[in-house]
This record gives sequence, C-alpha cells and structure tokens, in this order.
Amino acid sequence: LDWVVTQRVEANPDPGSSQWWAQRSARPSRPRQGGLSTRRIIDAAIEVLTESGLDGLTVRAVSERLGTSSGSLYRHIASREELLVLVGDDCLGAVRLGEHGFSWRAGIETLMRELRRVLLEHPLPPVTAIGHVGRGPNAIKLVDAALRVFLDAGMSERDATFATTAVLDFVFGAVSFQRGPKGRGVTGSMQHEYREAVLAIASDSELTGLRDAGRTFLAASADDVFFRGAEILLDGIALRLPRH
Amino acid sequence: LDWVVTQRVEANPDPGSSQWWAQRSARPSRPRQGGLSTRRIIDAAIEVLTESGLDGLTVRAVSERLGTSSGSLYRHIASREELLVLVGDDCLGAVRLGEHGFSWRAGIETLMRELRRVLLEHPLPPVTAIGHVGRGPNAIKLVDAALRVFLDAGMSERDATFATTAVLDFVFGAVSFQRGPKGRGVTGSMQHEYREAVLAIASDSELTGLRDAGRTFLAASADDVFFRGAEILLDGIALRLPRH
DNA sequence: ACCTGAACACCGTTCAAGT
DNA sequence: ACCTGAACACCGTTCAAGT
Repeated sequence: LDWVVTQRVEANPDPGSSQWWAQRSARPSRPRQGGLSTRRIIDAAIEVLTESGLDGLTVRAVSERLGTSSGSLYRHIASREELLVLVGDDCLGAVRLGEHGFSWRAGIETLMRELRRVLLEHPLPPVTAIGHVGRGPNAIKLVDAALRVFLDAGMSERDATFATTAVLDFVFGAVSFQRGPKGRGVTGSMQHEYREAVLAIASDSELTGLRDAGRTFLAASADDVFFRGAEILLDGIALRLPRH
Repeated sequence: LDWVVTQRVEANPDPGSSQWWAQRSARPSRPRQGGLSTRRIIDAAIEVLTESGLDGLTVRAVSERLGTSSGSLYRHIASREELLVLVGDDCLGAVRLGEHGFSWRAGIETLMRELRRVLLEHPLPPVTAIGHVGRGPNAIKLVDAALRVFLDAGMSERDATFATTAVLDFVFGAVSFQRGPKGRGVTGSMQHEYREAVLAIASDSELTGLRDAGRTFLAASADDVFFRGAEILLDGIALRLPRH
C-alpha cells in the first residue's frame, strides 16, 4: 500500500536510475519516417562528444548537427541529463562479449580488458557518467556475461553476484582514476614535477608510506595498475571456486 | 629540452591533474585579513553543496552565501571546475586515518569503510568528481596510509602499490555504482518494477546468467556488494603477503 | 502531430570603474 | 590591491505559432 503511494509520487525518476530505466522500457518508442528519433539523437551526440568532448556535448550542438532546432530534441528526450545517460549506456554496447570456451579466468580478464578499452575510448562514461551507467540495457548485458562465466565455473549465485560487482566496481574505478578530470586522458608532461612535489611533501612530513614506497607508487603505469590490480582481484575470486 | 618546451606550452593544466596540483602547491597563498580566501570559498561551497546538491553548486550561489559578487571569487579560483576539484579533495580530508596496531587487514578494512562513508556523505565526489579527486593532498594521505599498512605487513613496494590502487579503485567504483546519477542516493521505490523488467527481459532473451542468478543479483544490498567485494579483494591481497 | 524560432531564466566569466 | 556590478556569450528549456 505504502509502496503504491511511493510509486505514484515518484513520477519523474532521475535519469539513469533503475526507476527511470524501468519506466523507459515500458514506454513504446515512436519512430518517424525520415524524422528525428532517439536513435539518431544518440548517434549525433556521440559524434559531438568525440569531436568536442563532454563540455561540448550541448543540446544545441547536437541539434545543429542534426540540422534542426534545439527545441525539437525535447520531443524525444526530456533533458540533457537523459541524453547523457542514453549516450553512456550506448557506449557500453561496444563491449565485445564473446567467445565461450575459455577458462573462467580468461573470460573475465577479457571482459575487464574490453570494458576498460571501451570506457577509455569515449570521453563520456568516465567522470561525469560513471553513475550514469550501470542500470541500462547494455550494462545489464555485461552483468549477465559475468554472471554466466562465474556460474559455469561452479560458483554459487551469491558468490557470482559479488564477484561480478567487484569486477565492475574495480574496472570503473580504475578507469576513472586513469583519466584526468572531465574524462580527458592524462598527459605525461610535467608528471615529473608532480612526483617531485609529492615526494618533497612526504619527506617533510609523517607520510612514511609515501616516503618509503612513493617513488615506486608514482612511477607505476596505468596499465600496470590495472592488470596487476585485476590479478589480485581474480586471485581472490579464485578462492571462491569449488576446485581451487 | 623537449620536456622544457612541453612544460612551457602546458601553462594552464586541467584542474585536478597532477600538473595542476603541482603548480598549485608551488604557488603561495595570499590570505587577507577579513577578506575572501580560498579556504572560505571552499567552506561556503561545501555548505551550498550539502544544501542544494551538485547542480545547485554554482559560482553565483557560493558568492551569494559569502555576501559578495560572483566576480570576486575569480581572484581566488580560476574557474568553477577548480572549485569542484578543491571541494572534492577537501571532502576526502574527513577520512579518519587512524589507530595503528591493528592487523593489516583490519587497518585496510577500516580505511575502506571510512572512505566509503565520507564519499557517500557528500553529493559531490561521486559521479562528477571521481576524476576530480585522487591527486590532491588529502588523496595523497589516503595513499600514504594504505602503503604504510601494506609495507608494515611485509609487502614489497610494488605489491603494496598495486594493492593500494586496487583498494582505492574498488571503493570509488563501488560508491559510484551505489549512487544514482548526480551523486544522489538511490531510493528504494520502484526497485521492484525494475527487477521485474530486467528479469522479464532476461527470460525472453539469451541472458542466461541473469535468468539463473538475476534474482539474487538484483536483491543484493549495497552493503553486501561492498563488504563481500572487499573480502574478495582482501583475500587476493593476502596471497601477496609473506606469512600467508 | 510534429517542428520552428523566439523568448525566458539562468549560467560562467570578464573587465571597466570604483574604493 | 582588491572589490563591485554590469555586461557578454553562452547554456537548457519552454511554448506560442506555424505547417
């Protein structure tokens, strides 16, 4: 009873939330011959995103690319934020889920690597949109693929669940750290200056962890951080498998 | 030589990048008796953030709270993005790094729990700012604390490095997923409808992983996902320790 | 039924003019 | 040297009027 009331009140759920996706999947799309469509808007948005970055991804820029007015888009999307959510999930669709027959470990490693590749490719899902993905149809496919691998390896449903979320959490976190703010890649220039600044601070203070291992930490490559971190996680997962 | 040129050209590094932090730490602050200061601006920004959320955190709103004009803030910050970065790192300062003497595992567990608590407390560092933190002074303290624990447990510098990054990546990723978009918490309402929608899709398609384990997956609480995921990761880390 | 284009209410940022 | 406040160039979004 109480629940029904809540459902009524929450008429406009946040874009990207599970409520929003649920409502959306229940609504039929209305494509129009030759006219605008959500699909065309998303495609144009991704083009703008690739060319102009996240800041350049404005409603106006997308409408201009489509040769129409900005107001027209609001017949297919409710807000810019909705557009970001749709673009974010759409990007996840590029992850190649594939090739059965490998070991569970090779399968998950491939999934992690693929997801990372796709996320690093677009300047969107990063920073701004990490919370914007995760509940859409393409995110669901990722979850499904990971669950399948773990179940096939003999894991319990609960262990497969937590292994799946741990893997996804790790990949998204790692990608977010690797990028600079706004989703742009981190350039290597002046990295040296930063290293020296951090090490100088460390040696002057009680940051003994950094004093002792800071040089190693700051020299680690993004690839090392990702693949060695993945190994640690996969080792932990392996302990949950029956024939370990 | 080439490096010097790069340094010259990169005169305005992205806020939040290591270059930016390095430049910033080298620049002296100029506090003014009774006047504006970066410190006061950050404090006001966090108040606005808490009250109005990330969207409400505008330069104008912060200046209004400080009883001044929006233009005045630009004497202390170069842009809104800089402000977001500063706020993001400042929030991390609330993490209580503490209490030595525990086992490495208890120490890291506490650090993870604390970091999660702080991140979930503020509506900023999430979504928008996950890429905005990680290189500032308070992020550095987190890294230092984790490195110290691992080194004390007998880990090599490299293993300690990758264990540290894996832990931070996981926590940031888990927090980002737990939030809805824009950093707001996920309400529970209509979750049921989403579950049913996903399960309906799964049973109609080839998403056999979700078909078999979807109910368990979708019923998992955020706390379970976090703590069980942390266990997996810590088990993997434990394998890197000498007296395992 | 859909699109247009003009308008509205905001933004972040700049900069002359003040003090 | 710092602050003001007005202005500029944008936004996202709405909505009458068209077709």
